[in-house]
This record gives sequence, structure tokens and C-alpha cells, in this order.
Amino acid sequence: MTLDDIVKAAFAAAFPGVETPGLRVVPATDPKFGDYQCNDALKIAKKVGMKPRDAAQKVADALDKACFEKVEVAGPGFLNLTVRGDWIAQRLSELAKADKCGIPQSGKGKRVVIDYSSPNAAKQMHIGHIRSTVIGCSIDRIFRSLGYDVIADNHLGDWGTQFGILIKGYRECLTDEERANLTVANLEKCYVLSAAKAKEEDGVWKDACRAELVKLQQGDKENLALWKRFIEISIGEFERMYAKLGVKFDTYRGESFYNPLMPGVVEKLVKAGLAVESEGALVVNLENENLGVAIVRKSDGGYNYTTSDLACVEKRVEDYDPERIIYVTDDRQKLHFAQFFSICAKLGQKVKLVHVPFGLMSYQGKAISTREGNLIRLDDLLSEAVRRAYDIVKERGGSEELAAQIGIGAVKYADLSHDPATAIDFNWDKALALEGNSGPYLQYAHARVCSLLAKAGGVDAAPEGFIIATEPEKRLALQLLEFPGAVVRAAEAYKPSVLAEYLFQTAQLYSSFYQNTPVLKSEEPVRTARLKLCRLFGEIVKMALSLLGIEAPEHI
RNA sequence: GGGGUUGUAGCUCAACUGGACAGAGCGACGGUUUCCUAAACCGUAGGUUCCGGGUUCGAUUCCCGGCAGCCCCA
Repeated sequence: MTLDDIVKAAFAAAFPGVETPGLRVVPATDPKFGDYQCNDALKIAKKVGMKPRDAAQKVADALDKACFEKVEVAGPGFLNLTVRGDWIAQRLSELAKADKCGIPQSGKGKRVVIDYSSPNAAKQMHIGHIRSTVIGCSIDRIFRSLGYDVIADNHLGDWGTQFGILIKGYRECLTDEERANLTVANLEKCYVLSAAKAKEEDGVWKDACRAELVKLQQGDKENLALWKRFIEISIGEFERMYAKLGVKFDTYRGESFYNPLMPGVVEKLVKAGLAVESEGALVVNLENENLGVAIVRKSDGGYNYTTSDLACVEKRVEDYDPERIIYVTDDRQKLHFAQFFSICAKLGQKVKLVHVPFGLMSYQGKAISTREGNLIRLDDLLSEAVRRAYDIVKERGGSEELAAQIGIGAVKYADLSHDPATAIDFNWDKALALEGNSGPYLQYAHARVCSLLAKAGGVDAAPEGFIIATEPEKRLALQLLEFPGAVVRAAEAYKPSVLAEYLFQTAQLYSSFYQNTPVLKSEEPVRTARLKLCRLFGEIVKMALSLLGIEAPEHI
């Protein structure tokens, strides 16, 4: 029986027939109130015509007190619960026995597509790409841990007008040698040069770019081959970054993949009476939902994101039949997703669609763009992160590999520890922080516990044998019991930050415990019991770090 | 103009979706190392939760009205 069940039973006994939806027992807000609290007597009081405190008292009287050391009614009608040490020890044993640190396998048999990172081809990734990549990757890992069958899909920006500019630029603005050893940096360079020329007054260059684009769209062999080469080179470069970040995709279906399906989608919209003509364009009117108007085919015959995304959902449902599709993009696209989700619903699409919007990253208060000249390449950021970590690591004889684990962990954690909705103004010192609420702090706590366990020379493998006697042990133990719940909350909210917050608090409690409580030098059986607590902490930090996509080195 | 979103300590952020005295990190000040890794730990200072109303036992959280920033749509 869980605490929830025990307290629910008490409510049912005290107030037969009275519903208590959403009743729950939560960790106490302050240890001085006890270990757990239930506030639902306050909610039920009016319904049963009693004073809140009296209602709470009635529940307290009806409570099965086997696992409690103390039960108190306090304040306006809070039910404060202090649990017995042996009850905690029992729960810890169950947690130690459980697979995956007790994460419930609620996603078994369900498939989910997660669409994240999605950079534009032929451009280098910059710090603005961190968020979608890192948040998406963590959501991906969290859902996998819950048992979901996850398909991580990278929806590349690999189609559109920029390819006309690129092809023209490739032909005219690069040297033979650059063409032979084509890199993303070169592509970016020729794009910039070509785009600048396209702005010239006479429009000759611009027309030439458009002509190249039309040829590409019509399947011209040469242009198609060039386009394919650009994409291959881009993906190669992206994968180099993903390897550094520990990110892996199952598919790279870019916009081009859905391009042939767009006319069919438009036809369907027209047939369903959803799309109507307006000023030469085809639009879906969503005014009555306060979502404005979505254009599905422009007056020049071109399609835009709404159409492409509709095609994409249809294809994903056809190929994968997922239970839901999660999109991780910046919050400027909120309206777009609201429109496109609404149209999906009108088309009778059953799959659950979720947009996880995150605040745009800026730098020095300005949106990141080449024009602002404030663009920091992702590669440079990661190199700098590793360099800074190495400066510190080498004093302890650490390797460059360790420096990479720490430096990149710092960058990822700096992002993941914020609620995705928060806009971040990039700051070198904060992104690369190695102290306080940072990735390295967590890695350090993990390394210390590993070291402690190694020095112990082996710990009894049995999951039983916990003893909870002192306050620091108890605080740590209660926190460890919250781990599965933290993972569930993070998944439900699509916020890795929930897990990051939990992990940091856990590490703080462990650090405090570690500092103030002897483990190796304590007497048996306490020594073994404490080692088991440490081991469980180590397993949970390692698991939590892996869900955030952060490495957990055993030695720092 | 319409819509969205944010506003919490000097700075960066939390607050488990309505609960007790609003918590962390950084920064500041002070302390801890013959002792399991000091990337750590312990302590002190720091708040009109943007402003004004409302809802109720109770509001950072929900509602209404302002103000300010950012974003989207025309």
C-alpha cells in the first residue's frame, strides 16, 4: 500500500461515500512539519459541513497508523505525517530491487515520435540550436525510460528557396578547390556571397538563383545531384556535433521528404471544405477559434509550413502509427502549431499532438543572427567548454576525454536546468559554470559516491538492510524515494528541468549527508546500511544524469 | 490594432499546478581540510513575488483592470 492509498482509506472510513478526487500525499514543505502532508481535508471540509480542522482530525483518527511515528493536525487543517524509519527502509529495499530505479513502465506498447533539433541544411549549427537539441534529446531519453518506443526524427530544413541561391553560389562563388573539398563552412560562405548578390538592383543574379531553384524542383539531374551532396555534407557535419553531444536520431526525414505529398494534402483540405480561396491563395479560416487564418497554398502556388507539417503527420501516422507526436521548437512557432493542430483535428486525425515550445536563445540581448554579428558556432562553444574544463581537470591528472564529459555536461545542464519556456540570454560564464547548480556539481557528487563505494571494498548486494536513524539519512532517503515520481512529472510536463531540479536537490542532500556523516568509519551494521544508501544514491544520480543526456564519469 | 508570453533577493532561476514563515545557485560577508575527492560543506545578510482590485479558510499561482519587456499575426 502506498501512502496515498493509506490516507485514501482513512478518508473513505471517516467520510463514507464522499468523493476525494485528486487526493494525494506530498512531501512536507518543511521537515519540522513531518515527512509528508495531505491537504485534502481542507478541500473536503465544506462538502461535509465541518470545520477543516475537525475534518482533518476525523481523518487522522481513522488512519491506520502502522507506518507512522507521528500523525498531527496542524494549521488550518493540514494532516502532517511522520513515517517510521523501518517503513522508509522497506521502501528503499523495494526501490533498490526495482528495475530502472523504479521508473514506471507506463509507456510499454506505446510509440511516440519526437521531432527535435531540425537545423537548416548548408548552415553551421550555432548556440541557438542547443536548446531544441538538448531539450529534445532529454525528453527522448525520459520517454524511452518510461518504456515508450521512441522514434527520434530530425526534421531538417532541406528544401526551399535557399537552394537556388546555394546552387548559384556554388557555381560562381567558390574556387575549384573549395568545390572539390566541399564543407558546410564553404556552403555557408557561398550562400552569404550569393544572397548578397541577389539583392543587387538589376535582379540578374536573383533571377538566376530562381532559375536554378526551378530546375531543382523540376528534377534537373545536375541540380538534384548538387542538392543531394549539400544535404549529405550537412548531415555529416550535424552528426559530428551530435556525436559530441551524445545525441542520436532514428531518422532524418527533412522537409524535402514530404514535398511530393503536399498537393494531396491540399486536395484533401479542399474536399473537406476546410480550404477556401482568398486573394489567389488557399487558406483555412480559423477565426472562430481565435487562431486567425492559415495559408496552405500561396498565391504563387508555393506551399508553406502548415501544408508540409500536415503531410508530415499523415506520413508519420501511416508509417509509425504513434500514440503521440512531440515537437520541440522555439516559441515563435506557437501560433503555427496551434493552427496546424486545429486543422489536424478537423481532418479527424486521432494522434495526440504536442508542441513543446522553448524560449529563444539570445546573445547580448539580441536575437542570434549573422546580421547582428553575434553568432557563436556550436562547435566553438563546445571546444571552449572542453578547454575550460581541461584547465581544471589537468591539475588532477584528468584526461581530455574527462574534460569533454565535464565541459559538455556543463553546457547541457545549463540549458536543461531552466524551464524550457524561459528565454535564455547566452552567457559564457553561466553556460560553462562548473560550480554550484551545475552539471559538474552533479558529476562530482556521483564520482565521490563511486570512490566511496570503491574504497569500501564491496557492499553486500542484497537490496534489504537499510537502516534509517539519523536526520541526514532520513532526508536523503525520502528524497531518493521521490525519484520515479520526478521522472513521471518531468514527462507529463515535457520539462527536463523538473528532473534537473530534483537531481540537484538530491545531490545537495547527499553532499550534506556525506560531509556530516561518517560511512566507512562507522560501526556495523550501520556502515553497511549507509553504504547501501550511498549505492542507491549513486544509481539514481547516474540514471537521472543519463536521462538528461549527461555523462557520469566514475572518477573526477 | 488583435493575440500570446514573461515580470519573484544585486544577478540567474525554483516553488511538485491553490497551501504553512516564498526557496536555491552565483555574487557579498564569515567559518570548515592531520578526517570517506574543498568542483564540497556550515553560517550571516539580502523580498511590498511589477502596480491596483476581486474570488476564499489561504493567492507567486485563479479572475478583472493597468504598466513594462519580448514574441507572433496583419
